[in-house]
Amino acid sequence: MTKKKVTFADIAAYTNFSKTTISRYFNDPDSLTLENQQKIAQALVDLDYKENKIGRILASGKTEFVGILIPNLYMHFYSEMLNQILSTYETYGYKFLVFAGNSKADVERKYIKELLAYNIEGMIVLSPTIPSSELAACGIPVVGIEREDQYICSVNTDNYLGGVQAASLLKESSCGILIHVNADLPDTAPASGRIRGFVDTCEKFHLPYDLILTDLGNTFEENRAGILKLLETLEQKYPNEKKGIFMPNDTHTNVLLNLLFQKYGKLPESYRLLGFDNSPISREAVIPTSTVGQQISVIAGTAMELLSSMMEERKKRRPEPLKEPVHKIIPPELIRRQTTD
Amino acid sequence: MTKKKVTFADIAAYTNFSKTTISRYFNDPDSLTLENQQKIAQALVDLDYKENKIGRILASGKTEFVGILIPNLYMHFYSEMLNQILSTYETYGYKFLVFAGNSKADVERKYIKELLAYNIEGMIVLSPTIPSSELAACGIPVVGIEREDQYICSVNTDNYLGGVQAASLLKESSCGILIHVNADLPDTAPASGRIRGFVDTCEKFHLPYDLILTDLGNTFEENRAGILKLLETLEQKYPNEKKGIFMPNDTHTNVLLNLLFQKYGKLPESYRLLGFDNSPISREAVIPTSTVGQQISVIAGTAMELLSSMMEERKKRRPEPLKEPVHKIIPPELIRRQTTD
DNA sequence: TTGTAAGCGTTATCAA
DNA sequence: TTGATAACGCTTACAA
Repeated sequence: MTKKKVTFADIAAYTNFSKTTISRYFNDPDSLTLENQQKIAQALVDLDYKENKIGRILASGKTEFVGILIPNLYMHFYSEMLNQILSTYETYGYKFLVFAGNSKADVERKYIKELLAYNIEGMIVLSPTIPSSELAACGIPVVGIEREDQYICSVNTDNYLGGVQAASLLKESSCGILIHVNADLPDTAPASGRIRGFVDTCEKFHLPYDLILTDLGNTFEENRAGILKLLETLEQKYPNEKKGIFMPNDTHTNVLLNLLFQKYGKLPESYRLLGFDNSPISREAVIPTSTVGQQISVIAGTAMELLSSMMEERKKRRPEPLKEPVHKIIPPELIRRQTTD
Repeated sequence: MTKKKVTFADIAAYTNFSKTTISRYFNDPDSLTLENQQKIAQALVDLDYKENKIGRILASGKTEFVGILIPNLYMHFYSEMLNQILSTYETYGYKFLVFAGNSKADVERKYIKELLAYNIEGMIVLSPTIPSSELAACGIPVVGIEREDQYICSVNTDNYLGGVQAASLLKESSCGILIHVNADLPDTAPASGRIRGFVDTCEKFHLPYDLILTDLGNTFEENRAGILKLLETLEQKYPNEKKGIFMPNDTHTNVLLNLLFQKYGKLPESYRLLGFDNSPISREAVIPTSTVGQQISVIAGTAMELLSSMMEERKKRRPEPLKEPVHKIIPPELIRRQTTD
């Protein structure tokens, strides 16, 4: 039934080599004669040997584990990011231990402790909960994505440029008033750069603008209610202007678009809409919506490249860790569809 | 800099206990005197001990790892399922090693091999690629979700009931012709039950129906083109009937809805639509769409409950493995929104 | 209640 | 090119 597992000792006995030689067969085969390589290869088949990495980890200290801390998977940005991170296995060979954080600091601390207990070699953190100072103190390489990153390496979208692109496109669409809706983000949040880029561009070109920093709620229903109220406000405030609205993300943009459709049966000429993320909803909306797209696969690839280089450096005899955290910036991609000109 | 890690040996030396006693402090603290527990607790703080589970795994053989093989994360069903599976960590304590399969059999076999090399205790497989006979031969508990499951335990939505519910709702909406669009699924795919449930119900009530088994393509553009063609066909074939269309999923339902909106500016009375999954797009569509919802969190919870019981059974001195694979069925939830009466 | 000693399956260090 | 032996950090009999 539960036949014992075959180990190096069994192979050694079977082939009359030592365990060391068997180990070498796996780690540096060319140091064996071709003949002996074949002998061992045959023994592996005969005995049906199955690799066991736990012993190797214990002896070598290399787990090839990377921990991932992600807020949730129901937001497309996160699930697609995880998708892209996981797919780097083909390139780097690191395995991923994934925790979907629930945004409570003490729970996430417990997750991190658990990850460290498994000797993960590095960590990718998308969750904003734990301050980067604390993450940096874990003693392993950490890369943050779209979160506060003062004391850790990070990869972020060039949010400032995103704001610039948004304002520029709405300007091109000859809107009379440019409106940016967003949450009132702290300056440390990368996404706050969008607000600055948008405002700076409006001021540079002397475009009338309105910055609406408000919390649109956490559930779909709250979002809808908040955006409906927002729409009413805008109609009152700017009855005759062509309104160019840069929403905080594609989901919110879609809600607004649907409200306009319900009211007018179409997107009126007096409204131009622009979202953020290039998530599927922007394509699947009743009218495909323009959006400032995050290059998720580039971000994920860059994050793993950065993390991998740090992890490899650490394995060297005389590692030279980075003096300062590295922050990589990935440009967004402006995607023009049917809600702008 | 890289100060050596503190081990049981260090704590033992520091406290003048043996390593065994330290081990016992963690695994069976009550077997120590309260005084000695406190001594050790203090030493842990003094030395800043960090748990290392690799040694424990090697010695005990228990990794508390569960492997997950999932086709992708861009489909909401999968990402939400992963989300729900990950969240069972709080209940069962198992850690998850996740591979997003790319649907190539040899690549997925490599993933499985890698997972087994880490001594995972069990596996949850959502990917349809590897036949269940092969999965069953891995020698560890396996639970499949919405895939062929002849030789492994599984948890699936009651697809047959879903088909029944769909036909019944379209009947209630007094449609003249009931149409079900789906891929031409093999009988072994759980989703094929929907087709049978739909057809059986139509025949039971002598409702005119049309079963359209066709491949709508793999990209959004292909989907759109396929559904546009489908729509033209239906308009020709049933110009005067009220058409009740049960689509294979919410994404496709949304595409159809948008095409109708573009043509008629609204959902005409002569069309009733019904999707499958209850994914976010069904709520976020220009008109919230009715759908047969899968209870993802229930499925995930049931799968882990089943897997956990099998894994625990295996750790017993005299394990009694299941004689036959267990197949759990989770009822779908009919969600009536604005695209049906 | 505590300790001794032998593993668990590899890799690393020497030595041959 | 190969082997003997000692780690790696913990658990688990068995003894005391």
